[in-house]
Amino acid sequence: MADTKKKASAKKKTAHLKKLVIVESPSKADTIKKYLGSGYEVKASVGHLIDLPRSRMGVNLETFEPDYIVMRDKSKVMKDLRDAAKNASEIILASDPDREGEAIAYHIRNHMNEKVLSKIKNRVVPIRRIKFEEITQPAVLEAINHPIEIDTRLVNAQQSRRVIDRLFGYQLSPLLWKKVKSKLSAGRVQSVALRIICEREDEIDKFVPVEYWEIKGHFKSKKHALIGELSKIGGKKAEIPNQETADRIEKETLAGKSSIGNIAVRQQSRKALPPFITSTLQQAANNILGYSSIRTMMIAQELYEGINLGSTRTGLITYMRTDSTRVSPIAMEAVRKYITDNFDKGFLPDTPNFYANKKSAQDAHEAIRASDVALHPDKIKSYLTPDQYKLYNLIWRRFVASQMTPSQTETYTIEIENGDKLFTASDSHTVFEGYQAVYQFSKTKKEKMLPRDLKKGDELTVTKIDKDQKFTEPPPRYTDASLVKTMEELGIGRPSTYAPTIFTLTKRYYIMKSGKSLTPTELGRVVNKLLVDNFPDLINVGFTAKMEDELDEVEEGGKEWKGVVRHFYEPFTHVLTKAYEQIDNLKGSFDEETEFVCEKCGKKMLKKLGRFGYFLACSGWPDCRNAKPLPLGRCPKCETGQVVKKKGGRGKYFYGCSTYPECDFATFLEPSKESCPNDGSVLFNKREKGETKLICLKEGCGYEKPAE
DNA sequence: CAGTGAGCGAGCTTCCGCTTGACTT
Repeated sequence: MADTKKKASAKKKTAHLKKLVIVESPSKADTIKKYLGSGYEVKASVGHLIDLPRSRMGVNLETFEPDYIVMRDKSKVMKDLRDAAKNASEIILASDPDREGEAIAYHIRNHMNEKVLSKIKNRVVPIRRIKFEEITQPAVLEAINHPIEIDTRLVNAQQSRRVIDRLFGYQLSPLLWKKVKSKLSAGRVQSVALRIICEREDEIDKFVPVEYWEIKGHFKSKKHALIGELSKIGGKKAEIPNQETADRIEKETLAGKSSIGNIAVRQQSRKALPPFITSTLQQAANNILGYSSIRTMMIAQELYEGINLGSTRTGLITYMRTDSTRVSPIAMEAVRKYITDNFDKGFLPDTPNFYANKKSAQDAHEAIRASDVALHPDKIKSYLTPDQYKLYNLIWRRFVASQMTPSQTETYTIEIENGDKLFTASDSHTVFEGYQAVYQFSKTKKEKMLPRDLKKGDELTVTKIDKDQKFTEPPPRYTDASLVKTMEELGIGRPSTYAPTIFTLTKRYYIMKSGKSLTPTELGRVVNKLLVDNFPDLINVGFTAKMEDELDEVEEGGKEWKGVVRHFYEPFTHVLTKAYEQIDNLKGSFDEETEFVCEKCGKKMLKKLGRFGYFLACSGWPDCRNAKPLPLGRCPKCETGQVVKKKGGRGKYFYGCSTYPECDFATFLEPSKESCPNDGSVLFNKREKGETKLICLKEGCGYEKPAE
């Protein structure tokens, strides 16, 4: 009796207190606040709050015990959360339902227990953990009603991952400082990405073009003319290595008898593509819109956080960092209704399309899709910037298309026989658009239809043979799109790190972007060689896979997490010690010779990497200390000067003439590698309405061309 | 929209993964 009274009075006391819900993202906090009503306070942790310190190792090298601190730029957020916790009746940890989210919950719980709850004496403040996969009111309420425990096994897997990355990153990087150059970096993800790019460059360097010829025959029947491509000789794929062979084939074909061979009609069905995840969004935006990974993610963030549509701010897409193609049942119903209302019957499949995730997917968030399928891109175009419109258009269309039926194309192929040679002519056309009615970005060129009334055995005459000399091409360099695709397939990196990793490689001057292509610099190749030669087991596409396997054992079998760290760390330390002893000092070995000559001593100038980027220095150093900025191309204003990069006020860079003050040319536009065909001055990149152009800045020239 | 103007060769630098904001000129 007395007990219940006590409980009742305690309840009364805390009745005015709110329950504190903590999520990761501020936008998510806003949304959930609406679902939960006035009894709840919803706040965001804005990602991790507690981590290893940046300025030192922060890991005991014998025990692997981590030394966690509140991250420097998060102390304010943490204080805010502590203040809210002091006045909360309950704390509900609602970070994302994945490995990192579990660690965030764990760290907040420990911090709150220690700093806040242990000091509240008159009442008990429970800390609960909830998880939900989709941000809808029923899902959130369901989760609130069924709190669970923090999963220590997930937390421990995260700790393994974190400590392994710290040990490797913070021990490999100093090796590079000592042997190559200060401020360089190495790590489990970035160094493998660099290796991938460097190996492609090696392939390109080694590539020897091989000559081959393509042959086309022009044929005529009584009523028709058609062109066939030589595809087979003597039943085998036609391979024409040189002109002599091509000439001989031409002669034989012209002399021989031609007739229609087999005619085939082939139906091809193409299934819709899955809705976007982070990696595929970055790929499509890079390939179709030409956006870099970083640009894509910035625009997606704007769409996610919300756009002012007249009166209210509306989030237009779901969360943009995800590895899952999952679509919430409510959204599924909405998109199927949209297709029903706007398309003929055949465009909606009987049952929803489901797409498999990768095994490694953490599945914490839905696919990237339009939040409200009724918001057609063209309906809200006027509220969006051109970039926002284009990206939203892509996401909306991909989402709708992902729930539509396959497209059907028909290919009509006519074979033409001439002796032992077989020529092939074909056309293809869409029989049923299916999902391509909504999602079709590759430009389909109109193909000429072949005649349909030819029959096998019909005689033809050859009127002409086209011979084209060709050469095999080296494999293409990686782009943001293909690198992200490769990384995702290999399980290297996460949705939140694809774009930053590419940026890190660029920031370290390991790679450069020319157009869309990622090219390693000399520095990048030197660093890569050092790492790959000495740490082949670590700088390896299989390393992350092996690590993930062991993390799975921590998550599922409760394997001891520090043991996993030890397993990877012990062999590493041996190799590292050896590396310090054996590797020669490579400083300066990545300097590139140039054609520029030192005006002071006549020696060649070297392109060197300094604190402010590349500069030219005399190869006679230290006898000749001549140094100057790297010339980037002919000045568009004067005859003698070169454009050089300069640092202006507030850390902003600009480009000016090397002869300043004689010539006062200056601009903020980035110079390109190309020069103007009219006057030889360097062309500059200019962004206009989302398109990048190369323009000549010479007065009165006006030359411009689209940038590739 | 306009706007600028060392000398790098010394004494900290760095990882991966979550998430956005930004003290003053």
